[in-house]
Amino acid sequence: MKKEERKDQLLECALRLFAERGYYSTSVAGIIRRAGVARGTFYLYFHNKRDIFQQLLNTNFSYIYRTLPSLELTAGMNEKQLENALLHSLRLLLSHKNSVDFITLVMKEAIGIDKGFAGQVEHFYKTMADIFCGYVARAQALGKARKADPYLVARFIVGMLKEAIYQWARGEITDLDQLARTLVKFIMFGIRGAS
Amino acid sequence: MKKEERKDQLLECALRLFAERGYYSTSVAGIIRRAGVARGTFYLYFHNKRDIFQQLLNTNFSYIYRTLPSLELTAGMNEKQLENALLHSLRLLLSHKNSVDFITLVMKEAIGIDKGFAGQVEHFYKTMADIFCGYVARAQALGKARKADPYLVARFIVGMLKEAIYQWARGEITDLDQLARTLVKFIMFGIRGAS
Amino acid sequence: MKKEERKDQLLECALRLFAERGYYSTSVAGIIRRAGVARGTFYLYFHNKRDIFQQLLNTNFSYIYRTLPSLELTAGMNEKQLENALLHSLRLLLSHKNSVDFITLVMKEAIGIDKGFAGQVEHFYKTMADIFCGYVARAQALGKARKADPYLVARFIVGMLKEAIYQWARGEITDLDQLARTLVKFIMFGIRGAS
Amino acid sequence: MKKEERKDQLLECALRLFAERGYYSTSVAGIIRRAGVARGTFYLYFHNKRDIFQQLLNTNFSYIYRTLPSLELTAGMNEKQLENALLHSLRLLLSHKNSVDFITLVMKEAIGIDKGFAGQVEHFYKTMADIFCGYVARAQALGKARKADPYLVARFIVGMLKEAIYQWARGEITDLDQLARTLVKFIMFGIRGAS
DNA sequence: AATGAATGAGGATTCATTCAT
DNA sequence: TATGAATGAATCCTCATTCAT
Repeated sequence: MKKEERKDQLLECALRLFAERGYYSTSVAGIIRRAGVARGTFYLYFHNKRDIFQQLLNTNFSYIYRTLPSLELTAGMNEKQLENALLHSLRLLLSHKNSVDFITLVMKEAIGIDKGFAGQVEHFYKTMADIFCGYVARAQALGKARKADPYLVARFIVGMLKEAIYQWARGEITDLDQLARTLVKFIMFGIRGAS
Repeated sequence: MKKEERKDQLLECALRLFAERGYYSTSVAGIIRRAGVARGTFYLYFHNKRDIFQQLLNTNFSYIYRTLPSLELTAGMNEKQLENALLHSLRLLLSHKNSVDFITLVMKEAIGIDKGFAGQVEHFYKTMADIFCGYVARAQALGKARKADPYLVARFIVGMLKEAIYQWARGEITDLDQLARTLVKFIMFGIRGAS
Repeated sequence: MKKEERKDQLLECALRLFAERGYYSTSVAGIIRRAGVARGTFYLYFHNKRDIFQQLLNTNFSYIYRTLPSLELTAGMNEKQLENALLHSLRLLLSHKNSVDFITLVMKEAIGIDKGFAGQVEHFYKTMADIFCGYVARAQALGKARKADPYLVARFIVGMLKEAIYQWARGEITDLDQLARTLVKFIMFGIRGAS
Repeated sequence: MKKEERKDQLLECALRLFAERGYYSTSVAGIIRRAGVARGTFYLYFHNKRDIFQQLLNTNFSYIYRTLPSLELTAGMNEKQLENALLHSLRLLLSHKNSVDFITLVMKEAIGIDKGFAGQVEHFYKTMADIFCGYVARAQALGKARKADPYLVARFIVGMLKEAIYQWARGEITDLDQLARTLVKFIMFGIRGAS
């Protein structure tokens, strides 16, 4: 087996276990058992347990960061356009198991492990909030949104998204289209205010 | 020191540490060091580490459950009333350090530890969601809210609240009044839709 | 068993093993087996394997450093006095098993383990050399010793002592009196030169 | 690369590392990294780590044993002749880096590794001691040396030599001529006694 | 009601060695 | 003749838990 394949295999096994049981309840023993390799093989690819977790964060976050620009929110967008943009991003994000595992992992665990990891997670949420903050602020400037602290509102949106995605990952929500539609409507009205 | 006092002291120390570092990074050694008692004393009051965590969940959740009824949301409430009700509940919740620690703890950790704990946390959020769901449904029945899956909307609200509280616990938000006002407005418009 | 006793017991077992097999071939498992205690007990008293070794160095070196002043070498001493002084110090040093083990350990191992340890050992030898250097220099000043680099000569003396003690520790030499007598004579003549 | 070249290269790299860090702190990984060959290549030339160490001992000791006869000590030698003989041998021994590395290695490590290795090292020192012992005994027979246990004296000489060489290897001594001169004088007077 | 020395299962990590290519 | 991925035994270390005092 080629080096990269084996590494990817280990990363995938680790991601699944981390997402299932959390960081501390996942042992290196568990990871190698699932991957069907020997103890030493693990350390051929990763310095230690922390390292494989870090690499998972890096890989997945950088993937998300790279796909994020597709979520270009223009203040002039109408409801339908916004819905499509959001739906597109959600689909991209939730389309394969690894991403969902990663999100589950980040949501339930990464913060609690370590100040370093927590920082990276917080940074991600902040980036998201900044994107929405910019959108809201622009909309306000155009008179299309009512007055309100745009960053606070952005955080609300992040909170809603987190919850939505988490419910989706737990299988409580199955209809992505309906989710996106309802969410966008809620946000639009929430931002725009009474007309 | 009386039995109850000692136990409360241990619970408090544990809560603080759990909230600061998470379940696994908190050791019994750490708890007793902070409490200034001997190793054996800990096991005089708790069966094991899991037990003290469980008792923290019990105590704090039951406190919250008890105070929740004060958040009676009547469909007929106007914006100001809703805002007051929410502000009152938030104040109750965030007024002392222990509660905030508990929330931090629950948000960052409890889910990742154990299926059993996760269940309790989910149950709490579900209860919250149910309250909001009922409110939204009633408002819809009265024609005061636009059409939308009320449970989904309720989940959005829970997500916003979680995020808001989490930011407050992290010290990112300081003005509780403004928070409550902005949140209620956002929810109201989000629910009600364009008039 | 009291804390100090247990610690001393562990130190003694470790010293014996280190002296017998060297640092790396001695495992914590070996130490606790010999001491008849559990794995965790070891770590109750020492941070790690390096720590117990360090403590052995500290304890024993400081003992030697404390007893060293008894080796007061006056330039005016005659042969018999010098012999007595040396014999006294050697007796003090070689009188109980622990000291001998320690010396064996230091001679065969400490240098090879670690730069840090090596430094401490070198420092000890340097201290010894300095003592002899002072003696030789004083003797030269009094015209009782021939011209020669005193520090080099001191190093020779240290070398002879090391070899003598090492042979004694290996059981090749048994008569301490004869050893001291022969050594002192050799040194005296070596220093003094032909008359 | 030819078989012998590769092997010599590996031996040299290993020698350097063993001398620098000792047997246990030198890993096969380190040796092959320094030699720039693959893992498997190492085992093409040596059965195992112990084997390369053993071969280093063999090669170097046999070299020393071969050159030792040049150190023919005749009882009738005068001071100058003895000095020259010693200087010649020391020069031969310390003239190239490999020898010095080997000596450093033997002095700081070989004893602590393994009974088998220790035996070989002891044997070497014993051989040296025997040479000096013979010289002293012959000198005594000729009435040119005072009475003293010749083997004990020989050990002293070995001790002085070890110390001298070790200091030289550490760079503390730089003038080989002065060293030889001082050493021979010390020995001569030490042996001969007052006349 | 309190202590703290002792325990040992559990998990992480290292590294010499093998073997298919 | 050379490679380097894979192995797993050996070892270190942690920490929740027990129990005699």
